Amino acid sequence: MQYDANIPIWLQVMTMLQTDIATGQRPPGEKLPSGRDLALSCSINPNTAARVYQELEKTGLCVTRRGLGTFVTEDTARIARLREELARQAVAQFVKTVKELGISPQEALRMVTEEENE
Amino acid sequence: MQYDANIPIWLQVMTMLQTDIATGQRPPGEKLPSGRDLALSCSINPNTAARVYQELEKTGLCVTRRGLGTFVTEDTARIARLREELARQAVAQFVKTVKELGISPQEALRMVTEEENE
DNA sequence: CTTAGTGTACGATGTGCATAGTACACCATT
DNA sequence: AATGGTGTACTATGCACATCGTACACTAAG
Repeated sequence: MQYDANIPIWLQVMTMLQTDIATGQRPPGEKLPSGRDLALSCSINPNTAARVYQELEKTGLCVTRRGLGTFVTEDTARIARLREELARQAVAQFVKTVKELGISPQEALRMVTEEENE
Repeated sequence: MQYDANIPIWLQVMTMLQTDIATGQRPPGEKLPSGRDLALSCSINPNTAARVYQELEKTGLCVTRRGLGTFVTEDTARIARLREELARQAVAQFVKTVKELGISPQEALRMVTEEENE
């Protein structure tokens, strides 16, 4: 695991977990790695790992129980909302860039189809 | 102009100029704003503005002449390469996210088409 | 030559990120 | 009660970002 030096590590790890939760790879209620374990597996400092869980809890994606650990929220509606949000963001960002670059919709779709078939 | 607190300002301003250069909104050879002017118009510090031009020069997108100013490169091939690069990045990022979220290609294209027609 | 505008180069300060280390509080298991 | 795993809190350090302020070097135009 290597990190983009221009983005805070806690954000990059948080995004990873977010995706896992949105896709169901980490199902509702599942126990997440302890802060210390996450730190080890991601090669980051325990304090940074703690930050990740704090931020995830702020957005309602996980619940932390002192002495027990951190768990994926059981609020499936919240997770569904996250998934839609991520999809919308991806689409919006893509369309914005394509428009800025003056690429025609047809050309953009062709490029996407090409990339998907690799 | 407001900035994402999680990304260095110089990078955000640099990306803006990059896009302008790639799209031809700032044509080859055109004089860019002086460091002090850029700082004013972007509400940033002159030192940060200088950093923007230094990074742009590193990537060969502009040329700086002491006492004269900073200019968009006249290397049109370099600019064309940049444009392709940005497009490829956008496509790759979009496809990656869509795949991660388990969205079908058909659905993804539908969302893009919808977004484009707004 | 003088002036104004330009890029360049410092030092100093405040903030946030990331790290290291330590200590404490809570919970389940034994 | 004792232990191990957990989250939490705090101090300290080093670094990059971003700001402010100042000074200097170069160029073009008057």
